[in-house]
Amino acid sequence: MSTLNEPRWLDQDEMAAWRGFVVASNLLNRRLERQLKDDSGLSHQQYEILVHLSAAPAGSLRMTELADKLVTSKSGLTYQVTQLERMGLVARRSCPSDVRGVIAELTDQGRETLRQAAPGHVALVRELLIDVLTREQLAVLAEGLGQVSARLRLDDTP
Amino acid sequence: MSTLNEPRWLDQDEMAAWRGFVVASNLLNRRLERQLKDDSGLSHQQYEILVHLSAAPAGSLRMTELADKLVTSKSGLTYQVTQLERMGLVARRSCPSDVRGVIAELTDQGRETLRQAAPGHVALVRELLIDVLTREQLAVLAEGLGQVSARLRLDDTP
DNA sequence: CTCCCGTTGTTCAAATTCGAACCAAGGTGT
DNA sequence: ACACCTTGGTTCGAATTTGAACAACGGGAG
Repeated sequence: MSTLNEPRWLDQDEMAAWRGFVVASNLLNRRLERQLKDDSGLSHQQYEILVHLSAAPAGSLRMTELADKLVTSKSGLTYQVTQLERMGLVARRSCPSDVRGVIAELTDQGRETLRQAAPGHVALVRELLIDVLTREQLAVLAEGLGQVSARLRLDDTP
Repeated sequence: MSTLNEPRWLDQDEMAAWRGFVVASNLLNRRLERQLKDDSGLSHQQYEILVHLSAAPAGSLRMTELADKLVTSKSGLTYQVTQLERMGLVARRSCPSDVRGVIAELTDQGRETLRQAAPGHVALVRELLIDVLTREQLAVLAEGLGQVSARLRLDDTP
């Protein structure tokens, strides 16, 4: 055995998985970004904000909750919500239970824009990711990446 | 059948896979970015440039080849190579066979910086992704995402 | 009731990213 | 040799992202 603690490098399979993840992630983001911008004038980030708001009980969420779901920085969210506000897709309301709180709320126009943007986006996700994989691969992917996400959520909070 | 072509939305499993991918990707990038910056003063992108150069035959690659491997824009690469050049980790040489060509070459200092940065980075990738998954999950991930990447490489070129 | 500390959201400067425009050079067909 | 389309890299301006600093509030220990 070595006296110096040589790191455990990635073997061929591990490297393939890691590279695959990085490359697929970059390529996918690129394509989706392009499609959404061309098709609806939205960035992927903006689209996801609309999605999360739309899925929320009253079409509205606290800024912090939204930032958590999006996995982005607070300042980044502030910026994007301001952009969406200018576009008339989202409105800011103050939170009743907490004076400091700000609630982002989907406007009618925001809902309509999302309704129009969603089909094209989903179709592309399907074409580039979902339909490329078998049912089994999808299941394993969901399971595995769920674990990874959970793991990451934990020691990120502190 | 419906006369209007209603899009095929994602079912629960498909959505889980897709969300898992997006969330894991964002969280992972965030953590790696932080670790690399704190530990070695490099961005993930800069680190990857060093890695790809280091893996190349003579520690050098044409700009375009490098951009392909990194999955980034040409202008983005120009910027980052300039940064690395300022740090003394990469040098630009002109290409013998093509006057227009520019070759990015790893310097000794660049090699040393990479040698020092790699263990911590690999350890984190292992901790957050590789070691969280089973051997089977890793294999499926590599296989599946390889297919996805291949699919994306194809209709992206035109 | 206060004193403190954690939270919430914004602002700020700096770094990065992208696409479009651009210049210069390669390669091809005639 | 010549016109012409593609390639390779850089430059430019606009948009985005981030972490740190900040101000104001919430909430519990004493």
